[in-house]
Amino acid sequence: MSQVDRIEINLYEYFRNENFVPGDSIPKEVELAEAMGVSRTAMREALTRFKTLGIIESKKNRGMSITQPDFFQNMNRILNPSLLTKETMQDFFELRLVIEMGIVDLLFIRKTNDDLKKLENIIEKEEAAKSKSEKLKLDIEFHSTLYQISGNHTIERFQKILMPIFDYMNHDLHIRSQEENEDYISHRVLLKILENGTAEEFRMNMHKHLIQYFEQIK
Amino acid sequence: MSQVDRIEINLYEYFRNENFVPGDSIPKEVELAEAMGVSRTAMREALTRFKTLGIIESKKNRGMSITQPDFFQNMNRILNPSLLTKETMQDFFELRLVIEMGIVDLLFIRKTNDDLKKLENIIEKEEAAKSKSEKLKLDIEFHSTLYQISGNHTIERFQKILMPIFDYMNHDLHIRSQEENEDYISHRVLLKILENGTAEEFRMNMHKHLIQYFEQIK
DNA sequence: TATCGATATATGTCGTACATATGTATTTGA
DNA sequence: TCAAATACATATGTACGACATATATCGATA
Repeated sequence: MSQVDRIEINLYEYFRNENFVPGDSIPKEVELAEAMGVSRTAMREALTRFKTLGIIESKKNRGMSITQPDFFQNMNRILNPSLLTKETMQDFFELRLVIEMGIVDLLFIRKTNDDLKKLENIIEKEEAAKSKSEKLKLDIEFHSTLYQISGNHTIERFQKILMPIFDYMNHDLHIRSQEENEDYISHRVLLKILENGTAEEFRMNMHKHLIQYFEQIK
Repeated sequence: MSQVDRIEINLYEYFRNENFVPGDSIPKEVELAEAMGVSRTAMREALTRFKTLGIIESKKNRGMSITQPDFFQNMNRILNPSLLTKETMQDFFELRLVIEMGIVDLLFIRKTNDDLKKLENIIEKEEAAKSKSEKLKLDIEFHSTLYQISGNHTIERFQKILMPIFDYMNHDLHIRSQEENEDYISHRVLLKILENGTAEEFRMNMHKHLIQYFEQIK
């Protein structure tokens, strides 16, 4: 274990014991370094780790302060498809489906009339859309809106970050067109159920709507 | 934008262009620094960021190499309840419910006889358990096993990390005992459905099983 | 030939100096 | 008197040079 590792642990302990909340400012580098009897260099490296994790932030002269860490910001930095194994990619692919099926209860708890109108609006554009790319764009917008309606910002951001992966994996899939698909469930049907149906109905039909993706899972 | 920020971006570009895969070794610090015309100090700080994110790793003399980043490892370092806002905590609380409802399809795709036996085993212990703490432990084990059965390692790890949060929030909840709860769905019922029922049934009953948590959501 | 030891090497740690941005105090001018 | 411009102090950011330390490689010795 290196010096910096020890410093990191000590700092972490220190932050917890002091009961810092986001916004609180912390002692300056030299003070921390002296207090722990280490060089400013080593202390800075430990601090850099915390900065990278989003636990602290520093401004040129104002010193450093505790911040609310943001997982998904980091996730963005590391979710480079070329660096992920195929298995992890597949996992995230499935996770998207899991979330999409799982948020249904939240939708029924939190839906508002405005939300329904918004979906209606998207569907209308979708039905009028000519080009394939435009349809795809509106398809994504529909599902993104569902995440919004869930009212869970964390999940919403999560989905935004997972999107590129889903996109990336889509290239390998042969997606049947609506015409080829006997019992295709359209967005309009989903909206009707969200308006007048139950969560159970919605889940069943969402599953059918996503059936082509589920078929990929073995 | 600071010098180090620029270096980070450049490095990121460089890594991508070189098509590195985990295990590949990268040039040494001084070479990278010279190549970009910056000091070793600044380069090291940028490298520290990547090390923190788990994109590269360094060994004392062997130099540095690309590694498979591990998002959840970082998450562990960050998930300090005292540093999270109440809203984010609530979000994660909900996310757990979302995943639990969403993995049902994976369960039905991937369940094996061994899995069912394992669940049966847990339930038997649970029914024989006397103390409250032991029951709680087995309750957690039951649900953890479901995550295992989902066959999705990413989700499984995700759940393990979210557990402390869920635990933490549980303290604030008044959980009705089974006796107080009219139509409580037991683990045994869930297992029966997993054995002989359908995914839809399972979801409906899982929702009832978790009803007390869903009632917390507004 | 096998084992031990010297050496070279790349990261880790240290100290110092200076750059830069920013908040605060001071001076200047109307 | 007050506002604007200026100077100053301060904390982080960047740079350089030196040494510590772990480890791989090669060479010497028994």
